[in-house]
Parts: sequence; structure tokens; C-alpha cells
Amino acid sequence: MSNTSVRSIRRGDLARATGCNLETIRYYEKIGIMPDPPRSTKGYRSYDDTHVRRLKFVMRSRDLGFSLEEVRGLLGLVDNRIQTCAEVQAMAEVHLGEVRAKIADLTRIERVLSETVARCTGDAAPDCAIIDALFDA
Amino acid sequence: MSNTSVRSIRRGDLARATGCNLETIRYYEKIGIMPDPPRSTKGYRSYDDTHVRRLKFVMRSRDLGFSLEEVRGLLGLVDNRIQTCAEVQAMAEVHLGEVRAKIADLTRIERVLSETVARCTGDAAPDCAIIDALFDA
DNA sequence: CTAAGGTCTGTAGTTGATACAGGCTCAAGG
DNA sequence: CCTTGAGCCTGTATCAACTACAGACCTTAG
Repeated sequence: MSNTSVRSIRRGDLARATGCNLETIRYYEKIGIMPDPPRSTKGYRSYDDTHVRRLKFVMRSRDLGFSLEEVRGLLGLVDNRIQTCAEVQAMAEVHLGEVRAKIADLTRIERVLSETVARCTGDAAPDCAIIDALFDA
Repeated sequence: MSNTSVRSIRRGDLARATGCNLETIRYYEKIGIMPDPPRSTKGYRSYDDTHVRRLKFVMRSRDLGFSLEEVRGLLGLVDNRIQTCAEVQAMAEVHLGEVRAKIADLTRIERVLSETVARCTGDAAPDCAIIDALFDA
């Protein structure tokens, strides 16, 4: 791990360091997920380690499917300790339930779709088992 | 099955007959998924069987996760026979691949999340294994 | 000194709906 | 006949979560 301490990098550097889209950084600042960074005399945003770390946290949370509102909640513990571990756990469990529901839903879709596709002859005729299935299901 | 032929129902009736949201019908007409229906002398939309059937087709396709653009493609076969069965099959297979990819993705998320939640003590402390995991993953 | 490329701002577009305001119209009850 | 409430009409705004663009400014390498 490279723990090289970084101070005063620009937005493009932060984007590269985290893999985050350039514009998304500005968006996160606008909605308060990321703090307004200090500026250079000419108005350029200036980031450091703490921003890299926080943005990676946000991205990891998003990658696990937490909504931005949920991420805001998670950051509550990070920032002000306004949330307890128990609350975070509850939130994560709710989210886990949603993820499992989505998996169940997609699994049902997968089953129906694969059955339907299997019934299709795949020829050049303008008559199709998939279309029929969508009409008559 | 009730095959009672229906002619000249209004938008609210179509919504009830299909379970579709009232405003969504207008939206589908605006984007060309549903045709502009004939109007009464006073401008009221007038639907019949064919609209009920088509809207149900659209809803079933959406329920299986097809995007509106994909639905548009499926409707191509229904409407003008501009697509062959083979093309529909190819589209369905691509979509099936996407569904499977999503399931794989969510399954990974589910695994990480459930492991993380399990490591959490769930007490009132302002220190949380979930937060730590999001930082250090 | 110049040219390329990075950054600044505000704003618009994306997908797939859903909601609302303000005005008409229609049907039923009194 | 009149009223009242439901339903319908239109255009426009809102949501998540970004992403992209225009036009101006700044920085840096050659």
C-alpha cells in the first residue's frame, strides 16, 4: 500500500487517484457528500489525503449498492459520531434485505427469460415464441 | 379468461384494466411506445382491446427487465414485422446475459455485506466494524 | 510566446417514470 | 336546471445519480 501523504492535488488528480469521474466529484460536493475543498488563489480546488480516503469510502459504499442518502448516513458516523454502530448495523441489514430481494427478483426474471428463449426457433420467420410468450403470459 | 371485447374506454379505465399508472400511459404515448389514441369530440383519449393488449405486453416486457428501447425493438416485430424471430432471440439473449451479470454482481455484494454485518457488534459505541470495512476494503 | 490541455462555472441531458397545477367536462343527485 | 365531485386535459417539475457540454480562464512545456 502506498501511504504517501498527499497534499494539494487538483480535481483531475483526485479523479485519477480514486477512479471517480471528474464531474462526479463536483456533483458530490454540490450535494454535500464531499466537503467544499480549499481553493488556490485562482480558484482551483485543492485536495489532500483526507479527500482521497473519503471519496474511496463513498465509492466503495456506492459499489455495494448503498444509495447516496444511505452513504450520507454512513458518513454521519465518520464525521460527527451522530450515529451509533447499532444504527449503522440496522441500516446495513435493511440494505442487505433489499439486495436479497433484488437477487430473488432477477432470479425469477432469469428463469422466465431463459425458458422463453429456449422455446424460440431462431429462424427468419416473422413469428416468434418470445413475442407470443410476452403477449400470453 | 375474459375476452370481452372492449371499445372506447378512457384513460382511467385502461389504467385499471392493466394495472399501469395513469400518467405512465400518457408518457408511453409521448415517447411512441403506445400509439396516439383516437379522441372524443371533446379531446378525451379513447382506447380499446388492442391498447389493453399492447400495454400489457409492454408492462410484461418491462417487468422482465427490458429497457424501453428494447421494448421498442420487440414492438417492431409486433407492428411492422421489421424484425425477424432470430433478431428478437438475439436481443433476448443479450438481455439474459445482462440479467445474469446483475445477479452475479448482486451476489458478490450480498456476500461482502453479510460478512461485514456479521462482524459488527451492534452496540452503542461510535466505532463500527462496517465503517472500518468500508474504509479499509 | 504560443499552443495544448487542465480547470472553472452554470446548465442540460440521461432513464423511466410520477406528480402537480389550473382549467375543462361529464354524470349523478337534488 | 343546477351543483358537486370525479375524471380528464395540458404543460411542466421532480426524482436518482450521474455525465456532458459550452465558453471562459489558467498553467505549463517547448
